[in-house]
Amino acid sequence: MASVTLTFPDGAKQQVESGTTALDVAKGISNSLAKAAVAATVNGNPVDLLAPIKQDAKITIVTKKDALGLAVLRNTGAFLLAAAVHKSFPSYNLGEGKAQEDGFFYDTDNPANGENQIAVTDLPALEKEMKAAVKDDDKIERVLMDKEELAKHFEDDPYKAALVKAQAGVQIPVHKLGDFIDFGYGPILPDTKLLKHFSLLSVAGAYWQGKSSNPMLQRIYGTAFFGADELEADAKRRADIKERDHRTIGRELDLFFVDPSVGAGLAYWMPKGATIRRTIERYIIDKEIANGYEHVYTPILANLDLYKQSGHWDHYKDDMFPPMDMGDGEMLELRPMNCPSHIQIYKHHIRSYRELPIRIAELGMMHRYEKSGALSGLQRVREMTLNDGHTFVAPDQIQDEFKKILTLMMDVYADFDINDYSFRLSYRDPKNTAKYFDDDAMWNKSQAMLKGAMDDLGLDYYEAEGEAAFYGPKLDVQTKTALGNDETLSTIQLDFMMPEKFHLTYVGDDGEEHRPVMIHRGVISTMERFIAYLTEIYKGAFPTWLSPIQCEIIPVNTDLHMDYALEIKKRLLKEGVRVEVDDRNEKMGYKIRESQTQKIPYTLVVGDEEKKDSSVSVRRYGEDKTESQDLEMFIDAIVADIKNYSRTGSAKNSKVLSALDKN
RNA sequence: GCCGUUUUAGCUCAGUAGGUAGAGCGCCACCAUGGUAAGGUGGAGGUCACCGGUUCAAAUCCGGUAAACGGCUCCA
Repeated sequence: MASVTLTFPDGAKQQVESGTTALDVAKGISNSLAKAAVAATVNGNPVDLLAPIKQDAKITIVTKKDALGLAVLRNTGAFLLAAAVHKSFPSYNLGEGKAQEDGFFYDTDNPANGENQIAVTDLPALEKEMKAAVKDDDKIERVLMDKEELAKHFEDDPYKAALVKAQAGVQIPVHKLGDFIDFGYGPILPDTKLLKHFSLLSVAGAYWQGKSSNPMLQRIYGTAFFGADELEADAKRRADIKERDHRTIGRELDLFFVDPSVGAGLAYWMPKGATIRRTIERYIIDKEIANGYEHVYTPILANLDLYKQSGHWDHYKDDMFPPMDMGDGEMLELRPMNCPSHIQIYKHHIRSYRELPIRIAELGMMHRYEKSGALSGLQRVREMTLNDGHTFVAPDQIQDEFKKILTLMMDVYADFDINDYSFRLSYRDPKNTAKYFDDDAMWNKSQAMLKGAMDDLGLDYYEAEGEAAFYGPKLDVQTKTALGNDETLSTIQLDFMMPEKFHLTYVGDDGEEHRPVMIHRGVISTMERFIAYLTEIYKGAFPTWLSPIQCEIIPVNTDLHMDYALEIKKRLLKEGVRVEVDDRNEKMGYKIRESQTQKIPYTLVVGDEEKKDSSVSVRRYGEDKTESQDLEMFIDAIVADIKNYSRTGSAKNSKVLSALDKN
């Protein structure tokens, strides 16, 4: 037999017989490594432990501790799930399944028309089936099958048949468990016994191969870990997510609601939610004005022609409210976006190069007819108010303006203590250019420009094709919601198209007309989405400046201490503090409990002692201890707290801000 | 929009061999005047999402509609 040379991560080399498996190699190194091994990478490609190695290669043994190790475990989970479905529902078709970020999934379909699909109620039985295999430590074989033979095996399953067809090569590695055969995962464990700690979580629809024109399969979700404690921690994390959900907190704290009988996706802001929103609106307007923006108000209704000219109608017709036919030939449209409005503001005067950059901003209300299935609390609504701004610059000002906008964003993030985000450069999809404004040179130039600006600043980012706006590429700042979904918090978009479409000009120093460039930017997204996001990151415990009620005063005795409580209230109101006195005829403990469950930052208890020496007994939200403080000192402290926004200092010292500083 | 599940009091939820509804919290009243997370008693509050069908009789069975939830697709 021929031999091959393996190179290990430390550079050491070893000659082995061709066809040796990674498991053999691991055994050759040490017993403990062989025990911990779950897969290998050969020349960087993940492979099964039992895959024969037939050429010289760099090899790494993947163990339980590696991130890839967890994926291997979860691939095995998906495989075992498929086997269980096959056993319990032999007539069902199977789609694809594999590990994903926080677990695994498998797609199934009952081909019988109108019959039941797999539902959550089936999960316990499937789980039991899987556990039986694990308990017996059933072995998963890896064998090579002829493509033809495999195609024959799956001839009754249209999805699997399509997957076989898509496979390259004549011999295809498949995994076998008893008479169940499947393929197309990454590496899978040879022994099922490692899959001790898993659970099946939910069932949901998913389009076959992610295309909405394809039939819909039932996707079963599950998760798996190597350790019981990790699985438990994961369950805890999922419970915590529910507690953070802005819809739950929104109801508990009486912030907002949606009344389906009045309209899905149309939010009502209750006084407390409105207070948070108003505080943020005032903040961002002041901040933008301080950064050179001019705030405007523009109509939420406009002649449909405006959106035809901008291209929005063409691209988003289906997601816009139908136009209102006014009967005299005029069609009015609820605006889905503010850019055309701000273009009107720009066009209203002849502009000189001396004015540039011109920065127009607005908290612009807009309406989008979001698909019913997409609506979700405040995160996805049909009427929203966007923190929108457009800056009009000369081409040579782009770089500088980009940096200014990024600096503004990071300043704002520091004030809200937002730390967990990443930068995404969103390019057009090179395989589907028809979706976009047709000008290859423009795309190449502007995408390179964005990337160049980020590189100059030395900032980390990732690139995503197909995420651009139809008119240009963008820098998106991505965050995660409590549920773990990606969400764009801020965005900077380069636009060479709209100025063209609307014939925007400015007069240069040469006296000639020139075309400006438009930069669309949003710092704190929509009021709806931003407040949903803040609710989740703060878990409803809003920092004092945002808290609807900042201070709750509880008199020990409603008769004896009410006058003192009211006196304190008056003092605090004078300082602009949102304060309330709980004058209900209830016991102290009851009121304190409510003040805590309502997450009010400061609770003051006042009785004989406090009244006597002009002090207050202060209890901060979430703390058990109380502190007696001089009234004047307390007022100074709460006022200072409010002035500090949400800053803890961590975001203020961010890498990004210091990079921006240096440049 | 698609697949699945769900919809009973303001909130969280009970309520199946079909016989016109319950609990806790909250709300209101009275009693208790209390020192750091729920004091006591009583009361009000529901066309059981909506529309239609089966039945002597429907919260309960069937069909449709709407909305919410979990995803998928989409997200200017």
